[in-house]
Amino acid sequence: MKAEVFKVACSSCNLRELCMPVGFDQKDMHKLDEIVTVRKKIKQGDLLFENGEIFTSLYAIRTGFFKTSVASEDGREQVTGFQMAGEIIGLDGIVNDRHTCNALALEDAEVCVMPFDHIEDLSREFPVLQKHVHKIMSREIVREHGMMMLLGNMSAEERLANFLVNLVQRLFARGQSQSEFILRMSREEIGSYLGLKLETVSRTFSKYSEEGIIEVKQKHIKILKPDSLKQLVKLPNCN
Amino acid sequence: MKAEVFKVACSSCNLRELCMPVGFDQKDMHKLDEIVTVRKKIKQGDLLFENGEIFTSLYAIRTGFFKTSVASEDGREQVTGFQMAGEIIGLDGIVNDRHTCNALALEDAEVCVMPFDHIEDLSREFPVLQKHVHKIMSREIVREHGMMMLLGNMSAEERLANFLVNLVQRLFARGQSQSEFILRMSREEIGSYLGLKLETVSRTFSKYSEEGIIEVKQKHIKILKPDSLKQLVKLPNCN
DNA sequence: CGACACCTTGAAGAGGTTCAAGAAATGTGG
DNA sequence: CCACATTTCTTGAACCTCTTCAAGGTGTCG
Repeated sequence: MKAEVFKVACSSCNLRELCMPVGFDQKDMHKLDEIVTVRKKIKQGDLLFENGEIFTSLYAIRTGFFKTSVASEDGREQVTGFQMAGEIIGLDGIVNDRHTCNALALEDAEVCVMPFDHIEDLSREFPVLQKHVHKIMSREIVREHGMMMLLGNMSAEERLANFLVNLVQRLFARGQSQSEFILRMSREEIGSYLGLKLETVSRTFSKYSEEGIIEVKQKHIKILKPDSLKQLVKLPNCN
Repeated sequence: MKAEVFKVACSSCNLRELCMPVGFDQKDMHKLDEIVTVRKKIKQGDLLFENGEIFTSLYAIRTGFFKTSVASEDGREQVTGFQMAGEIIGLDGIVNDRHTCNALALEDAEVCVMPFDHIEDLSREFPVLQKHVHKIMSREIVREHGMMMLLGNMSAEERLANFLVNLVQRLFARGQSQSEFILRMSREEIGSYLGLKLETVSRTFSKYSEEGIIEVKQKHIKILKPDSLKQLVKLPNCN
């Protein structure tokens, strides 16, 4: 639960293109730095924020991997997303000034803390930042539309294919391999995200494996036939 | 597809509290009126906007009832929401300057057209409006989290109960009965929204009816035991 | 009034879940 | 660093919920 704290600059961050707007000129760049007050380290298994907690800030992930989830009254968990470097979390908290989901670090992580009051002040000053904030929120809405399609209409095989293709695309955009990666989450967490039980996730992995589409060694996944996977993905823009 | 056009003022609209921020003083109120350029009438069965269309505006529903939906590559439809008076649609278009879903009028409707450039300009001038826009988007994100929970974890009975309770709550907030209402959508559309087939929706209605929980006469629903329904609803804030 | 869309209901079937057991990996403490 | 406990993963078999297919009924609208 403890979190160490740092001071750093966006203007020199190599993730800037992922989480910040482009189109800032050099002189405004320092202003951008004001968005991030501090950085915060989160240990694997710790919560960045949780349901019910007062909302103050959005968080830009610098390193590490998170899952966000909501819980029903009777304790069922629904994973609402997996987030990695350059992605923004905390948007759920804006509407009621309290977070409505939990954000848990699946590996040791570091985030940039961006007080939302501050974001709002700066967005009024810089239209390009304002636009960026709007786009981030809209992107999340569109992503969730895709998830509704997946959960409402897709078979287990399609769901898992979609999950893998999406994951590998995002990792690839961050400079990692297009064919090999390590799953940061358990079968159960994948299942919760996809509306499946962990056994079904496991069986579907095995099926893909038998068909030579992927190679599965626990959490290590290698994609052997990317086209076969993509053929199963019938979602629109579920990024 | 044709749409008639009107000019009107937000400041005198009785739906203002639903779709616009409170906290504007009298003098700024005319500024608020500038948000809505025109009104537009949509006939039942017509599209307000559709997937791929250039995004220019958000729409505040004045009268009528809409469904929004996305389609997969192979033509499956997923209803992403049903919207009524005072609710805002079009947020999906912000991220890529194109709409990614279809918005279809389930009954004759009238909407206020709010060019988004305009909203952005005015939000920079009026923090209360800026905050409002952020909250609307965040609310939609939170609603969709609830839908993911519903689609990923709930039984058919729980899904339909949730749907009915949610619908009646929103209608009640708009001055309608707490126990009786008319469904504006077909069984198939309800099913698409809830990730069920129309037969399952119909059967579940029949089951509730046999148990004396509701009375079903085609699209006319009367809730007889609201507590029994609410007992089935285990979602957090799925408004 | 007739055509058409929508809804209901039954029966059979499929996909995913549940329950259970064992295997593999991971973590812990001596 | 190894032994043991624990967690995670895999796989099988039975089961269950929802779907599919089919037929008939009901309501609606030109």
